Amino acid sequence: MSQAAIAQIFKALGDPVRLQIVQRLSNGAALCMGELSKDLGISRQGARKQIQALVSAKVVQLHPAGREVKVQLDSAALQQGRDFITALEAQWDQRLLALKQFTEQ
Amino acid sequence: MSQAAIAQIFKALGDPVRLQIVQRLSNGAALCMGELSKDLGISRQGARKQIQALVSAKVVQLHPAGREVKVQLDSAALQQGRDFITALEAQWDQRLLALKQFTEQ
DNA sequence: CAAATATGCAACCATAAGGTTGCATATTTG
DNA sequence: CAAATATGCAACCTTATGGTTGCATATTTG
Repeated sequence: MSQAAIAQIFKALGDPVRLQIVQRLSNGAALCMGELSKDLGISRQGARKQIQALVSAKVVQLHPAGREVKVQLDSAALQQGRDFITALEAQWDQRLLALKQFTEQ
Repeated sequence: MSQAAIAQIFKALGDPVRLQIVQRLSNGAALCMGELSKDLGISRQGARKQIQALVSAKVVQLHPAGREVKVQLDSAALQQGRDFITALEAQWDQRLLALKQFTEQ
């Protein structure tokens, strides 16, 4: 996984509106664009742009169905983000441990 | 933890330069601004602005020491980010399970 | 003390982001 | 078929972002 791709995932999650969209998707049943765009405090077209940002970061996938378009969460992106943080934390803990051992000598 | 604060953490991680800074910090010993600003492909002042973004998101803390300023990772922010993703994944898995049970009837 | 070092701050610039409005287009449905 | 519904696309505006340069300031060090 490239650094840039990871950054894109985090960037996609780095906005309150998009975060709410992702949360709704993880919560309930499959939602279409229209449903998803409601109650975000912005226009449908504004919401569309945010959803597109999630698509570009591959956090979400679009599935056309008739005149609707279903929006589906891609949990792989979430996992990649989580894995990256986990790796950082592991390095950090290791560093703290080494520091502790050093000072205890 | 407010939605906005979480979004800010992800936003801070959502840039290749900042991601690299965080990685360096999790890796090695405590670094000062100057060290941290090297080899990022941008000027010192440019790097400074990125570090400031990390400070604002509380991903990193500054500790002045003489004429230097040490930059330290705040692992709490990482954990908050990871926890948020973990919660999303849990909801998602639960939803998938419910769907599976529904189709199996 | 003077020179070197580490940093800070402000102005500036180009581009990206977040949002809007208006209009076009495909698909249902009565 | 006509009306309603769900969506797409483009232009536009304002503000944020990522970066630069130039200069000021504090701390070491010879």
